[in-house]
Amino acid sequence: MGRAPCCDKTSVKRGPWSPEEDELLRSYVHNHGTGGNWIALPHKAGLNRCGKSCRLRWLNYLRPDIKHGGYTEQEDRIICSLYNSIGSRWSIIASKLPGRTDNDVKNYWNTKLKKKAIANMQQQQEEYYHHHQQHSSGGGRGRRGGAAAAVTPRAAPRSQQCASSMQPSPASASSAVTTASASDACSFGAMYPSPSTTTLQAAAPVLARYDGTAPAPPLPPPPPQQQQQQQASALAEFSPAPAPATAISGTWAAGLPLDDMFLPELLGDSEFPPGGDFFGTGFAPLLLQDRAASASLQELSACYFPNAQAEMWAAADHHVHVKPPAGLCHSLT
DNA sequence: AAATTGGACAACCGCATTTGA
DNA sequence: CTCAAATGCGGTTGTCCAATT
Repeated sequence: MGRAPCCDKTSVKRGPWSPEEDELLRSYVHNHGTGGNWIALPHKAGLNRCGKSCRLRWLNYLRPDIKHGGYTEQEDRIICSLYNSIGSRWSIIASKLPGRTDNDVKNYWNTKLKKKAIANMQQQQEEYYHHHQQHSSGGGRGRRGGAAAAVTPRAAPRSQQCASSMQPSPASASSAVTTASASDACSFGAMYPSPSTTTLQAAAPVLARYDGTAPAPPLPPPPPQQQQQQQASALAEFSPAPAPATAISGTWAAGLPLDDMFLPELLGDSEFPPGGDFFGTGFAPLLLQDRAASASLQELSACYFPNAQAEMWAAADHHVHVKPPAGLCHSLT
């Protein structure tokens, strides 16, 4: 038994809205507000529409502060970067773009930006191949050499397998909010092999602090030396820059503000290549680091960062009318 | 000129979550 | 605490229109 429909679909009008209906809804909301009850609104406003339809029409089209089209380069970068970080959480992404709606951003991504980003990734791959060919001729260099051999042009880099950065973060897959779609060609599990157990074990304590699933202070007891070394190795490979020694003690992971990780590129910081690498520090450095473990850590970071990001956004951004994404933030806590 | 194709976007659908009685 | 209703969200579909064949 499915749940009862919100309205009698046979008795309400469906399909495109007429200008008259728009005006009725607009004037009603202008005079009375939504009243917090979309189900009752159509009747009061004299509209023969489903309440959900009215809500959608208002939120996506009639609201006075809506912008349509004309996405800027900066907005493109924000969308790509956020999609890379949190996946298809369109409402969250849209909340970072004043005047944009989740539906608008979603449509824009699906019709334009995704292709643009894929093309960008393919260009990066070519650069990667070029770079790899230049360096692989110099002979093996231990583990690096071995990892590089595994990433041959025939065995395409992960980025190509799903235009990597187009890959919604697994947070969406693990989130209780998300309904995984079988048609999602970029399903994380399908596209990426799971991180190795060793990598998971080594990185878990650090990443857990990002996620908030483990308390930051007080710091956990120092791990055994071997585990410390594994964490150091993992973090060093995860971070584009060599991780400072303090990272291993916990201050790096627990104390690093989100802004340091993410907002600079969100805000178009000069570090972020304008119009170039869509994904800032997220992928380009990794493409040039043929280390298998870094890819695993990247997967993990993609899985864990979103929670930290979402919570920090919710806490920091008082202008956004978006509640902390409960499923995202709490499903792992 | 007609048919086809593909892009863009509005709207719908179904499910998860939240809310309140 | 429970349950039904309301709301929010993301995926998908439908429709319009311009470009191409």
